[in-house]
Amino acid sequence: MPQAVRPKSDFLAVLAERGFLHQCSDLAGLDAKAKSGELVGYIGFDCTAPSLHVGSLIQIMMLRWLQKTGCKPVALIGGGTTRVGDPSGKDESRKLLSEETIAANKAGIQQTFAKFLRFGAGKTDAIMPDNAEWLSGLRYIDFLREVGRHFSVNRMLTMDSVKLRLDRDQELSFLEFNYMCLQAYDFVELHKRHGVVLQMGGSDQWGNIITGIDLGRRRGTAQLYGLTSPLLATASGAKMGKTAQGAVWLDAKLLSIYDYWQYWRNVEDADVGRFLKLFTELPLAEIARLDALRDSEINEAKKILASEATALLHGRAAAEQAAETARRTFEEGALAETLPSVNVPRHELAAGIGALTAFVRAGLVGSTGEARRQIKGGGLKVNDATLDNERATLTEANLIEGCIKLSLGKKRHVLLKPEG
RNA sequence: GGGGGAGUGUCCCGAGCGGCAAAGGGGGCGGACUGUAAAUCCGCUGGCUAUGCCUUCGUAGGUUCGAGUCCUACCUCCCCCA
Repeated sequence: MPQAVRPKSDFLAVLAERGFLHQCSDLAGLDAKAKSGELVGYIGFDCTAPSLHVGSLIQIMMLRWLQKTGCKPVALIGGGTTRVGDPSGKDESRKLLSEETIAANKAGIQQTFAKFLRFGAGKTDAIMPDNAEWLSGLRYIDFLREVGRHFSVNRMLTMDSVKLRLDRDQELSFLEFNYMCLQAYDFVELHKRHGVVLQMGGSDQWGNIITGIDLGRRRGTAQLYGLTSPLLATASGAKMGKTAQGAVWLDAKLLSIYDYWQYWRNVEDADVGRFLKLFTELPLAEIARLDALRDSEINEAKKILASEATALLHGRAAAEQAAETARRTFEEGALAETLPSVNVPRHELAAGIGALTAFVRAGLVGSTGEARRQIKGGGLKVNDATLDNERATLTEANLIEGCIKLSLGKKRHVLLKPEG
């Protein structure tokens, strides 16, 4: 992106040097606004899942920096827009979610924001409105006359979110077609209610954001600004946030803190520097030093990345415990009692549990069939000994220090602990 | 409204003379090599109380010893004409 001079405001300076900036509707104008200390910016999050995942982390970090540089962040919960579904960047329509699901998802997502932002009533305290507040009560004809007349269908058809679907002959329902109108309306409404003048988002949100700025101009509100972050992919091109086990959730109930730490520990070499800048708050000089490490030395940088990123989400103590668990497990080959664990009733263990069943229970494999296959491939271990007999039974005799260590491959470990 | 085409292994794409648990990719998982990396090579990639049983090819029926494959109706989508 064009960037002749270094931004004068702390906010944009940080975003620029840490790699958050992709596009901006008016960099100079926004810079002046941020410099004045009156900047209120928002990012919208739909409640399509019970928790946010790593893919949203870059957005959350932008809000965090906004607050840290003296501005006011608004985390908009899309309780209303989730009922419509954003077609941006998606090949197919999403399944419609029920009201109950949306409400439950919303509750889960709200908890995550509390870890990154300071909420309250102060000038730079974060707030978390829900667009259902103003979208649910909209009346169709009124909305069309007051807002709809400002939208040009000609223009909407040229938006990537719409155009890509049409070009590929993929269905785009009228419901989804309206999404950008609602998002645009959100922007203007947030300006009215909370003085928001900036909307941020991933690069796939550019069209929706611009539409909002446009609507603001046509309706005579103050100048609005848009800013997007680059679409994040790993160095080898995969989308961030998905692994075979599923998404990398930010909620510890869905992904253990240890597994979260491991996710960052296992990033590709080529991503380390970029991720340190985006997902930690270490000084840039320190990051430059870490990024310069090569070969096996870069593992030190990965550990720091893992601990710093985990600390931001789950706290310093939990991050250090995850680091220690990993150190004992990988570097000493010792049994770390703090590995993720699954409980089994003591009487079941006394009677003997089939090894296949045990691995399924531990969640390491999806079925006994898969367990059998992994055994053939030498992928399962019990207490670090490769399991070669699918009829093996686990009993209390297998307990070491009160638990049984089950492993899939070299990296995934779960402790089976007797209870009761 | 008329004509033509398509829906395949619940991750995706895609072959499939009536004997099919169904070719081939991609992705993913495991093994080897490494540094808990990348690249490369190899194996696996429906379920189960497992030398057998059960469930899968848009839905519901039918023909057949046997149907993803043939017939009928229906659903969904795409293209052309009006």
